[in-house]
Amino acid sequence: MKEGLRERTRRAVRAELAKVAVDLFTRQGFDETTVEDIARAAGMTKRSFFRYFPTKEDVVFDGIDLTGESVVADIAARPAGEGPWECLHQVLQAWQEEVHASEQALATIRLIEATPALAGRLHQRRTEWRRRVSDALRDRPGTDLDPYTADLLTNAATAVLDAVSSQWARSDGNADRPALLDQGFNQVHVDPSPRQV
Amino acid sequence: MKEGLRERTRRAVRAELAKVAVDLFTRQGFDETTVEDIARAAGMTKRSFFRYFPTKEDVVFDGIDLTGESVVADIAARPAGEGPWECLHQVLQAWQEEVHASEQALATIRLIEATPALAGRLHQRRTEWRRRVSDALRDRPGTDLDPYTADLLTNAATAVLDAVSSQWARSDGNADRPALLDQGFNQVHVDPSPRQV
DNA sequence: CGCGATCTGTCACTTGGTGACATGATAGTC
DNA sequence: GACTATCATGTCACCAAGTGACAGATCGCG
Repeated sequence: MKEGLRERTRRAVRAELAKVAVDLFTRQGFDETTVEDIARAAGMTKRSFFRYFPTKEDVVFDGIDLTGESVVADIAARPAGEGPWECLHQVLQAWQEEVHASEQALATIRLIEATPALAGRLHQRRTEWRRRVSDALRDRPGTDLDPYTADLLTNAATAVLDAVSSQWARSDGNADRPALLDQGFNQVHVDPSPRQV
Repeated sequence: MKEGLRERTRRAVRAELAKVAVDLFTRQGFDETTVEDIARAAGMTKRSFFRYFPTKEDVVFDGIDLTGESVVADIAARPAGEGPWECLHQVLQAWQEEVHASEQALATIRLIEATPALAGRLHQRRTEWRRRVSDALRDRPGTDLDPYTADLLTNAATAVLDAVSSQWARSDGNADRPALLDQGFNQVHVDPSPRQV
């Protein structure tokens, strides 16, 4: 066995906990649900819950790849000649499609966007995520970006992402997210080399 | 009397509380400082502290205009022919200069950027702020922006702001923030009208 | 001066989160 | 199949952030 049985069960418990938690949150709200509620619904103690997740917020982010493991890898795998902005466009389009394919992930996204506390946590996670994406951009062969420009690119990309989410929320979830993302990436441009001021 | 004495003293107490709090936070850290520490240092009870600020985080944002009162007003006051992106550029440049003029405000900014919990709160505040800025952009005479494009503009502007902060932190506070902001606004472009995809 | 609104302290309580300890289950070894 | 070290869990005690309720002090204002 490549991975021990212990790790597998641990992962299963985490997933179960996440599922139960998102379910309770969407039904009765984030603040109205106590950690003990979640724990008992999953058949354990409050103390045990915190052995799987450091905070009440973190349980929500279990299913979604926000640490950017896959995103960073995808960036490195893009063709060398491609400009950094187009690279981000393609990678994030793929990421968004992947996330929205799962009904579970979709519900999670909805929950996060509707709960200020979770939106804050998402931002915190994205801060680390952005640093890694920024580094990944700079590590691409053939490109020579200074740190500031790399940050501009990465931050602008999340700016588009946020605008898409807002518009999507405005349309009560009926908007075409991929199309919005394309439009956003076409309306925003980032010079890959610094300009004179 | 335009404003009652009561409101004035209340404001003074708030300011005093904010000052004491930022001082303690910078000296011994945010998490290591309890609300009771702040309250006692200001000569009151923990309970009374919460009658002035809803949370421990909020006390930090007292001095800084993040609700965008002045920013929104400044946007409305810009010349009518000016493009929305240039408008944001000028207004935020002015805002940044104003904030960084005060030593107290500068210390606060530094504290926020160094404390994840406060950075999260800043983001939450900015979410409301962005909506108001977005609306202000659309209300400008002579411009006809759809909500999505207005969001793109606003989010892109905060993207620049964040990149400036990161670069500034990287340089240990020695970087020239106004110059960085100009450079950022020159490197990033936002089409004020949707493009075909 | 006196009335009513506001501010304050005190007490009790809920909830998120942590440390310490004991106990029970289990994986791998002989 | 028994043994042991490891890991998960429950229990208990604790701290800190908030919140509601009540009582008394204070103070603006007519």
